[in-house]
Amino acid sequence: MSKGLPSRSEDYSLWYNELVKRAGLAENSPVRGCMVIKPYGFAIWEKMQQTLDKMFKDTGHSNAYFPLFIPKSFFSKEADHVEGFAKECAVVTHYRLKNDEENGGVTVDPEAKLEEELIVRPTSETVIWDSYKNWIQSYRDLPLLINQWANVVRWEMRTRLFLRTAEFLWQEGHTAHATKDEAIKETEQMLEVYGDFVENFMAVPVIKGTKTENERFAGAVETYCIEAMMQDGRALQAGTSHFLGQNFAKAFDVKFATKEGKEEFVWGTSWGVSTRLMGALIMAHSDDQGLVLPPNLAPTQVVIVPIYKRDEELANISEAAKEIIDGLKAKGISVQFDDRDTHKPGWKFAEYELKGVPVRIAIGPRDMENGTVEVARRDTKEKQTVNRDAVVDHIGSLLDVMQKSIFEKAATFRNENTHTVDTYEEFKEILETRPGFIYAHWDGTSETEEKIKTETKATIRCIPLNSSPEEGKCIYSGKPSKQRVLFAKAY
RNA sequence: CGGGGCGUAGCACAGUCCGGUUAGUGUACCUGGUUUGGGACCAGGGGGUCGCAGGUUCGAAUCCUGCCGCCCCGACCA
Repeated sequence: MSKGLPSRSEDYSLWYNELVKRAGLAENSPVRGCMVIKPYGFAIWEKMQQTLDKMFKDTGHSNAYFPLFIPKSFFSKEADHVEGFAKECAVVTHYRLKNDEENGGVTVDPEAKLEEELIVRPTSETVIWDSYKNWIQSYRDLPLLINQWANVVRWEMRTRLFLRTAEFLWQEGHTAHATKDEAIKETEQMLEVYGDFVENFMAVPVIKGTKTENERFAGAVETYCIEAMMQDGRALQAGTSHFLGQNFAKAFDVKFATKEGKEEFVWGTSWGVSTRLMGALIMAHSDDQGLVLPPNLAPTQVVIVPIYKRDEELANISEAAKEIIDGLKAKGISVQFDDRDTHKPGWKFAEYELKGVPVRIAIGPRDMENGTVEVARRDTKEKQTVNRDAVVDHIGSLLDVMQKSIFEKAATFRNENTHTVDTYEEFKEILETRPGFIYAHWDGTSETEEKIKTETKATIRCIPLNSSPEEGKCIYSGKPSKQRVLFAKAY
């Protein structure tokens, strides 16, 4: 492990790339655009999965699994949907290889061409709605509340670890309802679940809103989203929840008999978060020393490093550590005792900082004499000496304090980098000098949105849900506007 | 697909312009010893088809031609 990470101020994206690799989260794979998620990175993803999965179950959803491959014909049934995804689909055309007589190795067997080509799912609406047609007949079958954990493929031109890869992991919820109102409530509920998760577990503050027509999910009537700010001031979409109306029900002929005996199309939703959240987690909190993980998502919350010269010193320290470990485990805190003699304490300190372990306890001969330990918190790098018999309680509350403090720091940063402007000149000046979120009036047209994007690279991240109506003039066209929208450069 | 850059040890790079001992440095790795409260030190050691294929030459990491791969900037996107 070589020393020193590139600094955020010098080169933010180099800092991100190096951090992901050096902290052991992920690396590039031999397959262009695809990543290898390494054990430590996957452990964090698993914590996210466990937490979200429980939240989905608590709101009445069940997990299921649908195929990786989607018949091409399914895909074309919903016009907007196919248009949105067509340009980035991987397609399976053959089902067999054969020995290559001329060049050696293997080659695609031209005899083994599929009659109907298969799309590698970029999302599963079509294959799932095809099943729903058979699952739903009556109002008694509704609502149908399904989630799946899966991988999907979108053939991206340019990729970055976690933020944009050709294959990524995610969850996709797909629900069907008897009424429009209920489907909208579901869409909004899942947005709330995502907001709750991202703010309270990832410690990243979010803005909730709806997407403009340009940014809407292909096939949705309305797309809700949560937007987070990274430390370079750019926005990252952390989750989306779509109200699908009856679009997919009509495309796949999913009807149900109402109580009154009438036949009606069902109303749908879909919602998802992906391994992209890993990117958000990293970019929201980490510093030039490495990762900063909020305690609620850290695979290891506490690490204990012994400092010793002689073996009997280590034995004494281990005994003291054992007590602390038992106490922490009893509180449900994950703890690791690193008594490897292959690395020096200083090396370990740097290593655990790189990996973002929230709390480090050091115990040395001096502590053994005084009945104390040294407690260091990762987020602020503060160190303090704590009596050994008080350390378990101390850490119990420290983790809570850190979780809140990491969120507060991110929230303060976001607020300081959020601007409200009334002129296009101001708008451009801010984007050039101090990037961040910008609230501005917009005339509601795609043309204006498109022009601003071309001229400044900033896009409308969302139309905020909780902002109050306010009369104003569009910063670009001068036409009347009833509400400010959120602009930013986005990942 | 356009424009730029780069392929030399696990990783990061020097050497290439101007061809010439045995291809080098840092780091990582292995062995031994001394160390251990912020990435230890000393000594010894292993590891290379210099991206691939041709060509020029007495001689190629170095010059020429072709190909492949990767990265960055654009067009496209979660």
